[in-house]
Amino acid sequence: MGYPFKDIEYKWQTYWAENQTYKVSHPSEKPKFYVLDMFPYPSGAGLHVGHPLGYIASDIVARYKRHKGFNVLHPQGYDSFGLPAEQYAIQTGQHPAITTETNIKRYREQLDRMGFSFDWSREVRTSDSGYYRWTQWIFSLLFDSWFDTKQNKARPIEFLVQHLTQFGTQQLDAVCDEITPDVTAAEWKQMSKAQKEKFLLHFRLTYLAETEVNWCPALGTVLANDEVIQGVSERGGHPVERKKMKQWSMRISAFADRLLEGLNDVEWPEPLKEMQRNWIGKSVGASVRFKVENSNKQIEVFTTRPDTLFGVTFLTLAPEHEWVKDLTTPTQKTEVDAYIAQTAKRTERDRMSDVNRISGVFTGAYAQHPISNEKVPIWIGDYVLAGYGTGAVMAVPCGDQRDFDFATHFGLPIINIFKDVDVTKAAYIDKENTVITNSAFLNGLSYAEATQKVIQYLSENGMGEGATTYRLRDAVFSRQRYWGEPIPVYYADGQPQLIPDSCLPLELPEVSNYLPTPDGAPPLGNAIEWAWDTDQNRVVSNDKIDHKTIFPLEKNTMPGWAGSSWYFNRYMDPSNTGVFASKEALSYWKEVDLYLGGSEHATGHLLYARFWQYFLYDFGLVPVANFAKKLINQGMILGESAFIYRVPDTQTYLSKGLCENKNVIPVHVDVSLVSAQNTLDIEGLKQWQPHFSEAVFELEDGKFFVGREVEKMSKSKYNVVNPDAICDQYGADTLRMYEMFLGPIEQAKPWNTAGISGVSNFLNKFWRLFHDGENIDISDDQPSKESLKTLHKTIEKVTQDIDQFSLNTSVSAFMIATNELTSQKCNHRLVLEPLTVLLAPFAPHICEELWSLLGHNESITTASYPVANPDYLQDDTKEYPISFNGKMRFILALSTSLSKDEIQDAVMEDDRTQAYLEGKTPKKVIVVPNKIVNIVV
RNA sequence: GCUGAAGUGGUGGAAUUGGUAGACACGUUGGACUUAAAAUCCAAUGAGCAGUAAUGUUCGUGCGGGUUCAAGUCCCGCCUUCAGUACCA
Repeated sequence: MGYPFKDIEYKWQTYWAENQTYKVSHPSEKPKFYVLDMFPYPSGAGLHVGHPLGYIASDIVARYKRHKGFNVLHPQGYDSFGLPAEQYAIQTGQHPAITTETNIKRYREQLDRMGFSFDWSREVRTSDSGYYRWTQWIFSLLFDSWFDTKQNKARPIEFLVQHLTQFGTQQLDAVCDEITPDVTAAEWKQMSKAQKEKFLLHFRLTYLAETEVNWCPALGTVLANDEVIQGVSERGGHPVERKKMKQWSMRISAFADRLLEGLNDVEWPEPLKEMQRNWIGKSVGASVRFKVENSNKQIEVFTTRPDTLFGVTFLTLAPEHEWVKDLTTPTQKTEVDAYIAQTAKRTERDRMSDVNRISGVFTGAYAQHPISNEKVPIWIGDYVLAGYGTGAVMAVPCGDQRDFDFATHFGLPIINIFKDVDVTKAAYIDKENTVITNSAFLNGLSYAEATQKVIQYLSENGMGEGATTYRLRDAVFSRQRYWGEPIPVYYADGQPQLIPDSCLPLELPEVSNYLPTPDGAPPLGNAIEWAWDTDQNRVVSNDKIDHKTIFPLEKNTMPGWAGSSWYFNRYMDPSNTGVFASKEALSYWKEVDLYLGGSEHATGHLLYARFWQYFLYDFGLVPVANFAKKLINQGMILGESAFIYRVPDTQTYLSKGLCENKNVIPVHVDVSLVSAQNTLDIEGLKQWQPHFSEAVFELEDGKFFVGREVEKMSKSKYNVVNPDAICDQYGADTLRMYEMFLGPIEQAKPWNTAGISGVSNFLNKFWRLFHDGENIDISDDQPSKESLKTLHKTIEKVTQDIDQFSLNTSVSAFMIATNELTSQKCNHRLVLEPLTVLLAPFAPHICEELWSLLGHNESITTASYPVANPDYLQDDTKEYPISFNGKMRFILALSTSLSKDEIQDAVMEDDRTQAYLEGKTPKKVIVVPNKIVNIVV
């Protein structure tokens, strides 16, 4: 019989809840430690064994740090706005808040069963109005801010207004939209209020603008770039198309450089940093202007290779480029119109799927080369993207493969400007190791020299300048959804106005229907009360709108990432109604010390959260610029699906070994019907799905073997393992330790329930160390030296492992210790008591129970962490100075089981020693038990 | 294509960062206990060869080279898998 984990777990979970064992407060004399998990979206499916992996790891660290004397903040909450609850509402009419509440309840039950030490008094939910009031407040602050490029920080909009009043846009260092007209101070002052508002939108950090967005018709909403994966929506995999729409955006691009630089200041995984770097996509080069012939227009292009300027043979504009219509000559009009119509029809996905197809059309217009003044034809091609750079490129066929392909396809000239390089078959892309030729004053220069000289020439002549662009786009912030934070804005004279801070939260209204309105407005258009009364400062009925004091409210809601971009600050002071978190709380807890979550958030949540934190930091609202010092990406736990193989057109299924060279159809079966030996419970299968009762099963040696394959855990693959079932059968402590034992935390790995017996055995053995049969049996005598050595070795190893986040090997260390102590028949308090504290972070329930059996009245949480005594930690490798043929030599011994004399004898007896002694002088001899491994000469 | 990570027994994975490769666990095989099963405990378990045996010996960390007394670990060149990204000028 194993130890009574069911009773123990119930007993201690109740105790922790009743005593609020894990409630934490500040300020405190103790140093602080903040361990955070990325909070979950409470989905209807509940948790599977993959979800708690990160929570278990962070819980171990949290408990470990408590024993180490830290004041540990370890909270949990829910990212509870989201699509599934809304879709469920559309289907059933049930309010998303109800669905969400039900799901959260179930999540909480599942989490509680695993013995997490969360401080639940600090729970946050993004869909609570008490929470999202502050999300709205941050939105308002962003709206009232602009980005000063001179100070490289966000500042209140008043300062911008001041500057405009005094100087207009002269000497204004601000991040703004590309198409922002210059104004003088006089012009600014003459503007009407609405005109001023419209003008300021070009600068606000959250702004309303007509932009190209990712429109997903199937979901009926726009999506941010990170929500589109390879041309389809992240959720649901629906096609996405480009569309111009008036939408709220966040000017994250203003922070591009700081987001890039800031990566150097945090301990985040290198792959994740690299992903963010790529996503930000900084490229340095030059901006070059080409005069259009017979026009006063100048086409601006961005290039990373200004050194190749003399290789330009044409310009290419994106089909969406704003000047395409104006530039096209009458003779080319039909062709151009047809081409634009054709490209507009193609979705992102189409455009991506045949990247090799070359298409384009000549506009009939020409530009002038900025230096040589030669005629350069202007083309349109869909390989140029409207959203990147200026939407126009200078084509250098000899130096860029796409330009080369385009030129070859349309028979455009190719000028070679690289000395001694063949560009007849392909472009030459290497920047280094080449000399520019055929390029007037650049002849004979290298890439670096030529680049510098061209930029100098261009800026002196007003034809261009050095420039940097980023791939990072501003983030679209509007969603045409119901279940999200309302944007706290109403419209007067068509211009957005903020709801006053004192009136927040702007609560989500009730609607009769969660679908868009018949005329295409977002679901909030169905609300009866959705107008703002500026007199009474409250929401009133729509039919009262008079555009004098009562105005329409914004109908879009915020995206999923809004609430998750600052929640880590809210945990510090979750119930504050006056501020999002008090100064005291923020200055005590500062930032997250350890953040755990999946790498799938690299270009979404983690980038947006860094952006908001920088923004809040600029306003002095948070004390640190980087919200998380260290981050660990836990790997996904995969399911191991089981297959049986059907012979086509029959009801016959073959055991795995019989399928070779046969045409069979694999069929998923429930993994719970499969034994550790991969044999199938056929009776169980017939009960599971009745149609199998008719089936014939061909066995091997009287057994039916299934095939296995590692896939993502999913209901449809019948490979989901529920943590509740594991807790029922083996207990929470076993589950916790097994998840850690499975492998390195960062690595993706398949779940295999079969292996869990090893951990289960270990905990039973550990329990038995304290017991003689049924009864507790602990000796207060002095333990043997051997047992003390086992103890201190284990303390050393486990402590090191937790610090390095190698939790799988620390589980092994516990197993080794338990095996050793069992064979030593050690039941000594002086060994077992510290070992219990050591194990408590991993297996809290059993350790609490043993701790109380050892006679303690307080929770083990209050026990301090044991320290390894170096006296018991002998170094396995030692260097002995040994006299060797009259000279001192160092002997590296990898085992301490031999004495110095024994080693010397062994060295002298070794054949190789004799060989080396002839004329050579050994420096070091490497010895392992009873054996000389090597002699260093 | 580009960027990043990783390839170790039948399986999950260890290896003090250049020092006894395969810890620990699963699985498998044999044994003890039991009327029997379960549970538990003990032993063996990388592959090959020799030996009744203790043991000895050869080969072994994706492939091919190299550095070193010593390489899973370092260097050069490949192959494969996974992840991110993709006409980014």
